[in-house]
This record gives sequence, structure tokens and C-alpha cells, in this order.
Amino acid sequence: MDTALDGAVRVFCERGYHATSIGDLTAAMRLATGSVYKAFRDKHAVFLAAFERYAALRGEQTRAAAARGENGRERLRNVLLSYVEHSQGLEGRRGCIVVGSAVELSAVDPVIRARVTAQLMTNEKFIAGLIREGQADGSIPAHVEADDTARLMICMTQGLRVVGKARLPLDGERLAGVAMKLLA
Amino acid sequence: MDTALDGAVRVFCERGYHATSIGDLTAAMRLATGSVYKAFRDKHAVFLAAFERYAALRGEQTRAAAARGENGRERLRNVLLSYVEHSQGLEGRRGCIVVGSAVELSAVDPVIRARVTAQLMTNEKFIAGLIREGQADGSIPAHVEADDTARLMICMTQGLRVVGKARLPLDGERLAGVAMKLLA
DNA sequence: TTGATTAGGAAACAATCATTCCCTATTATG
DNA sequence: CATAATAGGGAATGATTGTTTCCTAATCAA
Repeated sequence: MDTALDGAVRVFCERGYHATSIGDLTAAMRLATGSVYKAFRDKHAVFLAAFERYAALRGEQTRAAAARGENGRERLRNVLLSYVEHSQGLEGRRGCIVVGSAVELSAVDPVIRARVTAQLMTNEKFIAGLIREGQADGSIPAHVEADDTARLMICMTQGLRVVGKARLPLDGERLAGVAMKLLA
Repeated sequence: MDTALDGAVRVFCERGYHATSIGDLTAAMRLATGSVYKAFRDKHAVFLAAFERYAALRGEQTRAAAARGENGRERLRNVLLSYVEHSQGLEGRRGCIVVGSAVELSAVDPVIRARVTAQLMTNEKFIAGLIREGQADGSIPAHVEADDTARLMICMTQGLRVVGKARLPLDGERLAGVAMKLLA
């Protein structure tokens, strides 16, 4: 089931919702048409399930990146670096299903829009938390506005996925280095 | 012709390429099916023309925002503020056709991907130019890396459109204030 | 082993899509 | 004024879409 969903994630990330036909889905999930409709009510339900799987997987990866830091500042830096890496290469070209949903569906699908905003809020809270951790351990100045900075960083990360999908090269060290100025 | 294209821009921004049917297009352009196909070869050509019109209009607005600044730093700040404003409210909900094209089409349509990357490069060069102007007039420190900073700012602006489309509130003064730290 | 239940697959379905064709006004030209 | 030329509109057309239905094969219980 999860491996089938991974296929759905892949094709939905790459082509988005509307450009992905049931034929594309069955090929990517290695399932026949009838089997897909046995497991899910309709295409929309497959997409929602793929979204959940994507969010869970990416959440793990981001938390793992943060865990590799000794203090708040380093954890945040690792998270930013991780975002840049995931915005590049094959995965970058493939794209992010959260960004794709926000851009393609949030104007016409309230259910998905709510899920997208919830995800963005979760990610933003996570970053704001890292900033506050850094302020508590002394690695980030106390005068930094955690919420505003976190929101701007969310914009950066989402934008990285857009730019990465357009295949512009992204240098993790350089970009993260510049972005860390926001914590001055 | 331009007013018809404005309608196409509106509906393509809001729903993207694939979710916009010819019926949606004819309604937005106030033209019948046959008339659209008299003026354009196919749907793809309409989209490309709408992209060009959007890019021209937004380019004007951005240059106008920059013109209202006394030095490089202020011009850049006005550009960032302008981006935040355009990412909010009705226009923010509607979305950016460049971001939409990058996310929805750049993986499967080389023509549009090339147009998108060209637009991103143009915008990035414009911002890098403003940074260098600021360094020349003394409003921005010379040690700022113009190209890296410009690329990160492009990510920010594209991300603003993603977040704005998901309808998260964006405070221009606060976000621009934080972003200006990148010029320290 | 037999019978029942379920997972999986392929063809058929109605609806919608982009596109073409043809007709009607309207404008411009001689 | 008459006529050629064009812009615009709407119905018809294949192709493709998402979905349903029916059939086969496999799995588990008794």
C-alpha cells in the first residue's frame, strides 16, 4: 500500500493533479484501474492520501536534519540546507506536492487548501520553535522576531521548490549562508 | 485584444493551465470558441500570449515600485514591499502565472520551462542590479554578495506567491523589514 | 479439499475535453 | 451601391477523461 502510494506521490509531484490521468496513476502505482477504485473512492482521495504520505516522509527528513545540530542555530541551518538539497536534482525537478497543491488547487478546492495551509503552519511553527530554542541556548540573538522570521523562511523554502522545479542551480552552502543573516 | 488577454491571464492565474477549459477561456475572454481559435493556434498559444502579457504588466509595476526609491537600498525595499502586496488579497489569491507555470508545466513542457527560467533570470538580474546600485551609492555594504543574495530573494518572492495563494496573511512592513537584514 | 470472501485486472460507459467546420454579421473597398 | 474580405459565433467531432461494472485468480476458513 505504501509503495503504491509512493508511486502516486511521484507522479502527482511531477505532473500535478489535473495533468495526471488515471492511466498515469495506475502505471505509477503498478495497479489496474479497478484496483485503484477498490482502494480509494476517487482520484481526489488518492491525491489526499498521497499528500499525507508525502507530508509524513518529508516531516521525518526535516526533523532528522534538525537533529544533527548542536544548538538552535545549527539545527535551523541544517533544516535550511536540507530544503535546498531537496529542491535540487531529481527530487527538485520532481517538485513538492505541498507547493503544487497550493498553486494548482487552493483556489478551487477548499479541502486541499485547508490541508495546505495547515501544513504550512506546521512547518512555520517548527522553524519558529528552532529559533526560540536558539534564543534559549544563546546561539540566536534575543531581539530576532521569531514569528516574522519563521514566516519569511517558509516563503524562502517554498520558493526554493518553485525555483528548483524550474531547474535553476541552487548552491546550498551559499544560500544557507546568506539566509542565516536573518538570525543576526 | 489586450483586454481579452487580460481575461485569459486572470483565469490561467487562478486555475492554472490544465484546469482551465476552453469554455472557461471563452467566458473570461468574452469570445466564442471559434474566435479564440481564429486568433490563436491552440490553447497552448493562448497560454503563452497570456504569459507574455502578465510578464510585461508585472515588470512595469515592479520597475515603477523601484523608481519610487532614492537609493539602491530603498528601491530594493520598495520592490520587496510591492511583491508582498501583490501576493496578498484578491491578486494573491489569484496567483502568479510564472509560479503556476513553473510548478504545473516546467516538468513536461520544455518551451514553457525555458520561458519561466528566462523570466526568473530577468527578475534576478534586476534585483542584483539594485543591490549593486546600492553598493555604488553607499546604501548597501560592499561585502554583500549580490548574486547569491539576489537568488535567495527570488526564492523569497516566488515563495510569497505560493504562501499568498494559500491565503496566509502577509504583513509587508514586517516581512520586508526582516528581509532587509540580508543587506547587512 | 471445498466454499466463501476478497484483491486485482480489463473492458465498457458517460461526460468532458480541445479542436474544426461552417454560418452570419460587419467592415472596408472598388 | 455592390462586393469582397474578415471577425466573430455556435454547433458538430474525435479523442480523452474519470468512473463503473464484471470477470478472474488468489487467499483464508471450515
